[in-house]
Amino acid sequence: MTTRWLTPEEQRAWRAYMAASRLLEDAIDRQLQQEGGMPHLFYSVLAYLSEAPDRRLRMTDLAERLKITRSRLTYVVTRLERDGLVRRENCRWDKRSSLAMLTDEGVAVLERTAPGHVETVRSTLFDRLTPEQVGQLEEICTGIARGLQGEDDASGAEDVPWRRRSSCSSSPASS
Amino acid sequence: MTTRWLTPEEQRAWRAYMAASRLLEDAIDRQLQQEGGMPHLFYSVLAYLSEAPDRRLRMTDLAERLKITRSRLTYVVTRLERDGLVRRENCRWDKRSSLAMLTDEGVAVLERTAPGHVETVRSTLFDRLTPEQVGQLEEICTGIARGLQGEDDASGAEDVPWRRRSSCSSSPASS
DNA sequence: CGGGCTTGGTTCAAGTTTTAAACAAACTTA
DNA sequence: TAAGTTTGTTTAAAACTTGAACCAAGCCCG
Repeated sequence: MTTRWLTPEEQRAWRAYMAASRLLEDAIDRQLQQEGGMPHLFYSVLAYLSEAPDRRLRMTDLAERLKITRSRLTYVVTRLERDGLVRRENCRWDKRSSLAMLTDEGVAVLERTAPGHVETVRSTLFDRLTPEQVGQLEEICTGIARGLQGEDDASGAEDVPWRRRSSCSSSPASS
Repeated sequence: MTTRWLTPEEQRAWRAYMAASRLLEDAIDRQLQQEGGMPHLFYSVLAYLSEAPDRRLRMTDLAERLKITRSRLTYVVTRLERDGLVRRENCRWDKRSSLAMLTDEGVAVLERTAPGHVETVRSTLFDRLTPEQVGQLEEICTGIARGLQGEDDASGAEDVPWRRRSSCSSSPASS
């Protein structure tokens, strides 16, 4: 089959996207590194944990939310643990699992860092978007994400008789 | 001043964006790595060079387009040069500058790799977007990029008496 | 029950990137 | 020409990422 090249509009959108995403990630990383001493990914871990019931999450669940491999997460959590922002705990129900838990110090760091981070996200992103655009962005991105998520198990999803094992956390976290 | 936290809509959009951008970049990197033996950034260098007049570009100009530091670019180009896909040349007009030039082999690799790459961009991104959404995405991203670009020199731009030195390339490349 | 498969998580080693600071050479400009 | 800029590279140290290999625990089923 002959290649379906990008149309000029798509080409422009793609270029714009690449530029924006790189610049955005750079800006956010720089800010977080300066004021929080950590890269964006680390911050995200703290943020997700802070929202979880009991401030703890299974490694696998956390990795899934962050869209990173478990191996990568192990590295990150080890580093955060070294700094005392996170602690590992064993799961009582499933002895294979380990839970990452946000420590008090982690909470403190997060609370100290969050305002600056949010301000950056605001000034670089949302301050330049109309409310409609915010909606558009969400819709576009959820579509993309859904497409890329399912891909893995979408093909044979029907064969699988179960939905999802219950996590160790007391209640299911959204998103 | 008290922090302007994200609204629920913004929160959702931001989360969706982070997920989508990570998944997208992963998918593209994986494809390019498998079928082209190089990461996305390397491919981008080849792509930009291929569009440039005479298939060559000043390092600084290239770095600017890619939104990366010159240092980073030096690394990338060195690697590409080692593989014979790119060659460095001296600029006749400005002896400080060096030009990165796409070799014939680079062209060949690009032509061999491009279809698969484009197909991936299509299937992961554009196939899931309506034409309106493509336009929306472009608009959103150019806005973000412009905001983050200008930031550097925007503050004191009026003080600067010059606009931009002419590049060594014979004609100005778009974007 | 007891293999055999799956899942959760870590370890390990090897590479790859990235960063930042320091330089030298080439321009510019006053 | 001297001071200041811009270009591009070098360098060394960190930081990160990957993938394969592993182990332990849980699950499934005859």
